[in-house]
Amino acid sequence: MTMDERKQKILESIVLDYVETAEPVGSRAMVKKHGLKISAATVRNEMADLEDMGYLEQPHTSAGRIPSQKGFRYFVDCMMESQELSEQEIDLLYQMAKNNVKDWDEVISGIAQFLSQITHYTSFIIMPAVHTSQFRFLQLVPLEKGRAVILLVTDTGLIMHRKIEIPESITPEELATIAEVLNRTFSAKKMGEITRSDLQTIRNDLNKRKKVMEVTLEAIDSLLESSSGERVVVSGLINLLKEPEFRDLDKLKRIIALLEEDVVLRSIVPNEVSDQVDILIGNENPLQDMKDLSMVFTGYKSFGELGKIGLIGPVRMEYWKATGTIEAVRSIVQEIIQKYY
Amino acid sequence: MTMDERKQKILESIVLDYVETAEPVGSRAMVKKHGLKISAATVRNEMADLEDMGYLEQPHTSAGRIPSQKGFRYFVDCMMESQELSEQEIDLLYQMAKNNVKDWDEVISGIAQFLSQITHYTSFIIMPAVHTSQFRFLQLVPLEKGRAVILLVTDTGLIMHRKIEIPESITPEELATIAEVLNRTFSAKKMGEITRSDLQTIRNDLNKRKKVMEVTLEAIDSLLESSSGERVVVSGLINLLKEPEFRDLDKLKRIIALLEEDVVLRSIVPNEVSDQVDILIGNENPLQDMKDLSMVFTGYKSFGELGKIGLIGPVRMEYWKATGTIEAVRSIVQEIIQKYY
DNA sequence: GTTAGCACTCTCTTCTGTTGAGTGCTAACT
DNA sequence: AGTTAGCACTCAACAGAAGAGAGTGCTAAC
Repeated sequence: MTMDERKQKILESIVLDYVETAEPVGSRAMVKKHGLKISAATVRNEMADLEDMGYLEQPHTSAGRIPSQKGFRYFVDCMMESQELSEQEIDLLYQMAKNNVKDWDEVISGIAQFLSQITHYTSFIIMPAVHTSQFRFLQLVPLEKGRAVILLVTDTGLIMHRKIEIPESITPEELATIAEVLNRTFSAKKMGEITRSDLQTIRNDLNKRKKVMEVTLEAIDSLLESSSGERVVVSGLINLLKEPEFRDLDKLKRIIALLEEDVVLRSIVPNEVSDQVDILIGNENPLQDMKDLSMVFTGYKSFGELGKIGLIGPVRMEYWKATGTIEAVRSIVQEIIQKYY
Repeated sequence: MTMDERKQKILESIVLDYVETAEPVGSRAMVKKHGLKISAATVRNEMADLEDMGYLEQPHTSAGRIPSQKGFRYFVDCMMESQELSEQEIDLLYQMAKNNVKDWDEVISGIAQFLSQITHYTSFIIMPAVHTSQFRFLQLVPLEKGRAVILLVTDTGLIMHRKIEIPESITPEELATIAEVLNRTFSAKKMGEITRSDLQTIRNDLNKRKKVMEVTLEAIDSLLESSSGERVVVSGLINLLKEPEFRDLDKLKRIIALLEEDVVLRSIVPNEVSDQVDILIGNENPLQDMKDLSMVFTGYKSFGELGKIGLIGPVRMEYWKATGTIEAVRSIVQEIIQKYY
């Protein structure tokens, strides 16, 4: 049995119908709706073939057919064309993204919201950790007496700051000296390689300006630690509730629990992501609880690290819309990073 | 008809039972469970009285009684004692909060998670905007050629930074001069009062170092703008799904839509919040869609502004636990702000 | 290879009867 | 006068039965 053009056409019609209605598609209704030139009986025969081949399945004997996950996979791989965003949507995205360039966190959550609003699916963005970037530069800026700010810059351009307390007697010049000593010591070390034992060594070596050193090292320590955290943003959970496949409260509960846990979401998305848009359908997901969900996602580069942007929806998903949207968002995110960070 | 001690005791028993089971409480079952010294018939009479007084209601004629919202209000006001966190819980909170002092955003989301995990309700934290704090200090730190960081400090101690591009020919000394000029100009102005027209004026006045000025003012402009945004964090939405009163998907959808929209949540919580723990029960909420929800919340001071921390759950809520937890969290948040920011 | 006809299957909805928890009322009791 | 036992009544929830409707698979004709 082979996949000829007519079978393809029928499979496509079923996928489109099912994505739209979430109901099994019957032969009769389908012929009518798509104005096919063949009779319902013929369609029934072809459907039986497609079922044998594994592309369709029947919820029960007397129902219509629905695409199997294999059927969706075939559709996605061989027949689907990614649908680009409309100009209006792109305009909206641009406007929104560039109006908020201020705070990276807000850009990201804005984009996540945009994604879920446009597609009506749940969106997620995983912002990468930065622990493998290289230390480049450190500056100590005096504030009022007894206070200073430590400013830490990595070679990927990430800037962090933190307030510290210092003895009141320290002069700005002394601060500068300390900063210089630290800069020479750390210079060109991988952030990830600056361990606490390094910090300990340095603590012991330098007795002069012990207090400032102490506080500064403490701050660096904590900044390094903090930089190792990935951030996860999820938006549009509500869209899941709308899908009829998640009427079952238990199923829904498990899924929302999954998506509320940053850790879980991080582990679900494959570590190696290209800048292609990838699709995971149902069971292709690593987690059993996600067998009714599909993911459409891609990677982006940020401060030399890999971030991930994606959509989560039912298997019965408008993949063509999802891939198009993700693609557009990826390139805009990339552009903003390039330009502003 | 007056509220005597026996009626109180009965009301209390009903509230406790109902909070636990979510089922209407019958006279017979109640007498048995609480080992009351009176008969079911007597309890029935008292219940009828309490219903007349508005503290109880009956879902239908042949069901038990449930506390009305007025009943809950009476319970909360007159009979309830706030239940303090256990030592373990406080330890956990301390440990968690202080391990993450690095990034304020992460502290906050950690605390939100703690809140929802401990109480099994949905928690929210509204971080205040900072646009009315006073400008105190500005510093320009040179990075590599052609780049600098602008460091902005407000008198409430808020520190912000931002990378800018500058002409390569600018020396560190010139940068310092520019910073000084700007510091003198802005000194002691309310951040909120530094309007764009101010910025425009200054732009025109100073022609020297036009380019740096330009870029710096741009950065300040954008930092000021960015500082006006409240941030909202919601955690533990999943806990809502667990409550039997939200089995109804439509109701649930509306509620989750509410809580996913930052704007809505911001508008729900009263603007004037004391450092007392406040409780809004069901209809006392401003929004119709929240008539089945209660909120327990309090305010905290951050950089001179008012933030809000709260819990959202069903009307049938363990208010005693909620108030205790919120109170504990409030004081820890306050402490961390005092100490580290 | 395609189509019409028809018996058959299975879910979904509606209806009906039954069960059981709980009430309100009355009359007796302390 | 307040408290209690007894009893008829109410109403939601559950289970089973019947009917409707959509869809299939198969057979025979085109």
